Amino acid sequence: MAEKVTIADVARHASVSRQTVSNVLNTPEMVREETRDRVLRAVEELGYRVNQAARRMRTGRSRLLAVRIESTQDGMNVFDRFLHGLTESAARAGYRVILYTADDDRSEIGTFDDLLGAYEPDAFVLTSTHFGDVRTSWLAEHGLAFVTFGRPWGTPDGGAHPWVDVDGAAGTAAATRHLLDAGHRRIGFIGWPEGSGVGEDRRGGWARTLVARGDRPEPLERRTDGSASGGEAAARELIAAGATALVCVSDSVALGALQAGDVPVIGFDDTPVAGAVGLTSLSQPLAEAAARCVGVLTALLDSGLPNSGLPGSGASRTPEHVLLEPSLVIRRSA
Amino acid sequence: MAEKVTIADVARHASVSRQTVSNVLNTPEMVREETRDRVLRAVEELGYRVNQAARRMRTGRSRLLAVRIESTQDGMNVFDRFLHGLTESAARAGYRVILYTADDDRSEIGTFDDLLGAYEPDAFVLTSTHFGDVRTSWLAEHGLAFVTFGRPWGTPDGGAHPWVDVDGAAGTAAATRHLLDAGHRRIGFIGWPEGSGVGEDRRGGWARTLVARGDRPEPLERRTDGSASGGEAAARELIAAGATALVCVSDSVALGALQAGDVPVIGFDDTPVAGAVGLTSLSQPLAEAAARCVGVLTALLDSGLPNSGLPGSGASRTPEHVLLEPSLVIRRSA
DNA sequence: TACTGCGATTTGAACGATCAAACCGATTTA
DNA sequence: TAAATCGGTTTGATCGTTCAAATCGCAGTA
Repeated sequence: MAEKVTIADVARHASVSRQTVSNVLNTPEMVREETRDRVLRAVEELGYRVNQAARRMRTGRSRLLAVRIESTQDGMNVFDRFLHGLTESAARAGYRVILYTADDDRSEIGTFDDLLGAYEPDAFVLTSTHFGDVRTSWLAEHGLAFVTFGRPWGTPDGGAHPWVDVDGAAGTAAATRHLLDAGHRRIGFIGWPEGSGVGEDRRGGWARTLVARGDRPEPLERRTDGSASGGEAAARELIAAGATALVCVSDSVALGALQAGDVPVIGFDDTPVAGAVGLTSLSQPLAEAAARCVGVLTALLDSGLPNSGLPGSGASRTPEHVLLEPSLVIRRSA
Repeated sequence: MAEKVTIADVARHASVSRQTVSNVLNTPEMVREETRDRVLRAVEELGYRVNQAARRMRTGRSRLLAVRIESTQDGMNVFDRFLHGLTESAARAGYRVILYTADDDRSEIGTFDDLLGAYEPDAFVLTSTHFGDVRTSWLAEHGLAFVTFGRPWGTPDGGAHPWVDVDGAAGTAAATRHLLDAGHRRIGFIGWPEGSGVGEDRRGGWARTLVARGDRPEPLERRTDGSASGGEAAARELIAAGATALVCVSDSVALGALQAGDVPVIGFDDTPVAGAVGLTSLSQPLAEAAARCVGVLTALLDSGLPNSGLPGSGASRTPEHVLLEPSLVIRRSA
């Protein structure tokens, strides 16, 4: 049956007042130990669970994190694993993830507003940050808590807001070194069109590793639309230009490059395909990234809320920035 | 700033009472047109949005749909696209999707309980239904609204609960016919281990199409663990056994089969990889499936709630069952 | 003895919405 | 003319929790 256990039931069962039960749950240190135990036992026995709607009404905190679910553009992506990790970490911290969709930045901002009116999520997790991202400034202006998975590309201040990201450059640098160690001297890179922060980051790791050896990287670089067929065409060109091994900006492109000939290829993201076809690839620590996002947010929320408007408390601390290293998963392809 | 517009603000602004505003929003037909317009204008001007927490406290309805996010086992899967569709359809119907994770059925049932206590989702959407699924009976016993994406495999009653699914047999039958039309006479099938409802369903469409022509399918069938390498091995065997074309239970397996030789291959699920490598595959109408799930649930919720305990109303109607057809996406591989 | 201080606990009010019942003015019915 | 009906609207109570203030018992101090 639909047992509906309220705080009053627990209070009665433990012979204390409602408020004492509330205190046990929210500020246990201010309740005498003996009382606390009695209340906790009652909570246990009755199977009490706090009603978030009622709590939220009083406190304005919903214990919800809002995340946009992306529309899996064309490629194989990585978002679902991040989302899974986020859901898990959030649950551990007593939060739940609520989803929304949006076609573009403007409509996403509209959705912020809707969500805030109806469900009052405590914070937002943004992904796919990009040049000229207006979402972060909107959230900041409204004093809302949020973290981005992805650096704030293109903003000179290096990000006035907290973010978590994976160091793409470190990844491609590791991949390039791996190929150098195997004896390759002419290592090509297949990238995305200019203007993508992630793309330039990944390109950078490859380039700087070659430059550090005194090589000029440019001749062995090609940009593609990110498709497998684009990757295959680019790989043919690079092989013709003398490349003996290839680092790719994504698994999608790498998958195409594999068709182009018998040179070692390294992809990025370690998507399921990579495992299936034996593609060496860079694996993002997505579960950890998600956990760090949750960590950043809970820290932010547990200290002075950003939207409390108070100038003091945690508001003035510099926002946290977390950069994680991807790891090279070595398979047959390189 | 954090404008907080309540129903009382709207009421004042429109010179009516709180309840009239509430009526305009919930039962507009009982408000005089002139008043209704005035209230709607006030809602618009003030940017009012109903506070779900307050509404839920009074009504017990949260306008949340709970969905478990799966842990992307090994393979490339299809869940993320379903989830995206679900979020979109739900939003259109005034609902939001809240996520949870679970390691197995038992812990999932525990999570049902937690969620119901804390967030009171109006309904659950279950995926990955399987033989002996205890989750559906738990939900049914507790009088909760839910729909499964996937048939209730193995229950003789054909499902006492509503479900939405994609007709896998119809898909593989279409694939098989496509190969027959191309002139193939010895068409193999690479499947999953016995005991999977989805796997047997997909196998069935291939088998019955051959049987209808008077052929014996068994000699050209192999079961695998679902991996690409398993698919490759099975494909080699089948080709050696005389198969000139292959229908596969998944894209993962099909990807392996492609490596085995130069015979036509058809996969299932039309994952991003299929597009990348030119694999002909069966595409599930996931957005529509998601929309139908939402449709089934809203119908259920808008009629007599199942958990209202009332024997009358919509409870006695037979639950809705929706079976959708996948479509064959023809690419280079077949 | 009376006052102050303090930790632990209780009480009343409030969050924002909806339900149920009351109310009101105009019309119909007896 | 009084009563009943009816559409439209308003009023009071309530959902379950937490905040703020009040209360209580007890020890320390003047």
